[in-house]
Amino acid sequence: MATRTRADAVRNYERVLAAASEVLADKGADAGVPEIAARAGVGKGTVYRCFPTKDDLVAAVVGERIRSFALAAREAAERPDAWEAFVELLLAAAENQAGDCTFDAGLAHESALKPAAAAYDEMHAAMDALMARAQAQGAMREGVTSRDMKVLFGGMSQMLRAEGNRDPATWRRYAGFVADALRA
Amino acid sequence: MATRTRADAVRNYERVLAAASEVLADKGADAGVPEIAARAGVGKGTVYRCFPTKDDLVAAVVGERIRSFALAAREAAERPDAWEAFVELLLAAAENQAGDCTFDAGLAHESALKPAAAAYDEMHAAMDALMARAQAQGAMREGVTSRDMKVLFGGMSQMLRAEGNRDPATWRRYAGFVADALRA
Amino acid sequence: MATRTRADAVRNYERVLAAASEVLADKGADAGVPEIAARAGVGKGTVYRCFPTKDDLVAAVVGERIRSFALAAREAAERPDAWEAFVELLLAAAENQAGDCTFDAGLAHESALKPAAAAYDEMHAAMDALMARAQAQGAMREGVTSRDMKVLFGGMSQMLRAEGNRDPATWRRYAGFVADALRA
Amino acid sequence: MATRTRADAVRNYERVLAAASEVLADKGADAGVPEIAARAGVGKGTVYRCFPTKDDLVAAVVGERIRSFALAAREAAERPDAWEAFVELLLAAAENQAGDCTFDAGLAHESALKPAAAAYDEMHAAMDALMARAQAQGAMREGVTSRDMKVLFGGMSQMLRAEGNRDPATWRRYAGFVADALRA
DNA sequence: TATGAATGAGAATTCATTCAT
DNA sequence: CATGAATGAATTCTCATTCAT
Repeated sequence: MATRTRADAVRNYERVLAAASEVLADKGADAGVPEIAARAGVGKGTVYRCFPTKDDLVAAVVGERIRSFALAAREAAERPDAWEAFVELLLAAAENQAGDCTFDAGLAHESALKPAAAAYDEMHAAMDALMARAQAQGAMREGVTSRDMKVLFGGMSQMLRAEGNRDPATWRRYAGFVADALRA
Repeated sequence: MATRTRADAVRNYERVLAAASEVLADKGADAGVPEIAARAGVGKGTVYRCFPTKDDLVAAVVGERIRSFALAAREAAERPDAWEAFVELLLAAAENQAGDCTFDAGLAHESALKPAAAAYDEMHAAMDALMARAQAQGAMREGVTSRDMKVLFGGMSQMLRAEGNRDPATWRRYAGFVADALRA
Repeated sequence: MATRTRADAVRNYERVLAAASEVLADKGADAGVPEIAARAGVGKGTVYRCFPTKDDLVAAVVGERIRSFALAAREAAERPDAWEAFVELLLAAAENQAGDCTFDAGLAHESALKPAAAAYDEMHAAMDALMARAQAQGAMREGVTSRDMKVLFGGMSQMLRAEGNRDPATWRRYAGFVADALRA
Repeated sequence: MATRTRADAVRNYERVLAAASEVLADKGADAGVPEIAARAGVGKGTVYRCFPTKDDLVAAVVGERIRSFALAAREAAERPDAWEAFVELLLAAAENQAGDCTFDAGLAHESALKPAAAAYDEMHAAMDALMARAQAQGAMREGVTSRDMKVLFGGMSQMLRAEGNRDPATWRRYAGFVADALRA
């Protein structure tokens, strides 16, 4: 019985998370809890059972995105040509971000990012490893770190999204700018 | 006679504007009218007398910032070495923007930007003139426009602000990155 | 299961409606939502859960009154002596309206009447049928319609209410005047 | 000097009264003090100097209308054929009321009527005299008084106005109904 | 004294969060 | 446990009235 109950709980948790993921991607931080609950097909109460606070929910969604990016960064870090891997990572990220407001939601609920700190550090570590190799290979300028990436690339993402630009071509163009700024 | 009475009104108008400027810079668009009124030392009603709508208030504050930047851009456009002028403009802007959420407030109340459209266009025109000259002088890469600036620089600003980073040195560093991205 | 939960909701819905009914009857359209909520013993939010808008609430209350009168009119229309039925309908209405400002509230929120349009038309149809029969029977003057009733009787109601007159005897007296104005 | 000052004060008083008269006639009780002040070409403060309260202002306007009607009633009371005079008075009043919201404003600010009590009594006295004569002449039914007139005729006025009906023909039609109700 | 700027209570409405069912 | 009804603080904005100039 305990097992069965838990299975339900887990399923609900994931439904809520998935719904929140979609809704936050679509509408950003403006999305209300009721809408997420509706999309998940559960009551508001269930959302609050899974995530004590709206911030916690946002944190979970943002954390998932961060983890997914951290994974991509780790994979990139293993490729022989670090600069190429870096640029492709950038382009892929640009494509993913186009039309996805999750990041904005995360910024709007700043405090929401703290719980995702672990994934966050992981991502930065992978990125820094990749960037260090690109620098060692002489392709990336010295002195830049993953934190700079976050500011440059993340900022660009926000602006494009604020302008409602969802055309991947535009996103790639800007990813190119950022890459150029970091080239050796 | 009107003059005497007006002295107070003008002072209050400016108080309100200044208070709104500070509060919006501090908290962005989340700031409520009551807080602005309190900071200005006036009643809510006075704020609404000066600015019929919250949007109008935001527009006034954002418009002021835009006008001030447009002025700086026009001045920069007249200097002989366009690239140098461009970079210095960037650095100055970075210094001004550090820790100022006004821009975010403007984005949140998008409609608030319409009344400042003239200043906005002026700013872009001055920037484009400056950038065209820098390109003609061979210092800036071809194909970039003031709109690209907005995305790169504006985005960077938002990120730094979101992180609560108010250290001008950091801001200058990023302005340098942006400059590098646009160098020929 | 839904049933159990709903029991409360329905009770509150009815409480709100009843409270609004009383308050609007007492004070007319000046009544505020907070007062209605207080009288119902619920929070403001609950009122808005039941009725998305104040107009919707007013519409519901007014609509109920109209429906109830439409019903009485339909019943009257079936009695053999149309004139007698008409006069009694008038007297009954006078009794009901004494001291009830709901009608005024309806006029103040004109738009609130649209949702009750069906009941409204029904009421007029029933009244016109009744009046046509009274005219055919030679008891009512030709040329008057239910719309004339509204002006004469409705207006009289408003005046008496404005004067705070809640004595049913007085109301009956005026209903008599109106009847006399329409007698053949 | 005192004289001159007083002259100004009187002129302002009258301007304000005239402006209020127009504005209340147009918009009824919804009219705000600022609009009245603007129409009078004075500041709000002056309005409040002349009339300590909005209610007082409404009272003055309504009182004026009442006095004017009282005068007409007194004149009517002197005509030989009282019934004819009564009916003509009714028709004239109907014509005057078409499209004039002053009365509604008066009812909305009920308390505003108290200060006009004297004029009010005067009007009722004149009307009662007229009606008593019409009754003595056998043309008007016994038992009706000027107060009944107020309810029947005033109510009809309100209804027609609430419906936005400004066609004098309609007004005359209803005045006819009222007359018929009171005929012997 | 006239002016209109300032005031602030109050209205409608929204939404994250709690809790009875 | 899940549900969604209830809550009430907060937000934007209006307007009669007061008061400094």
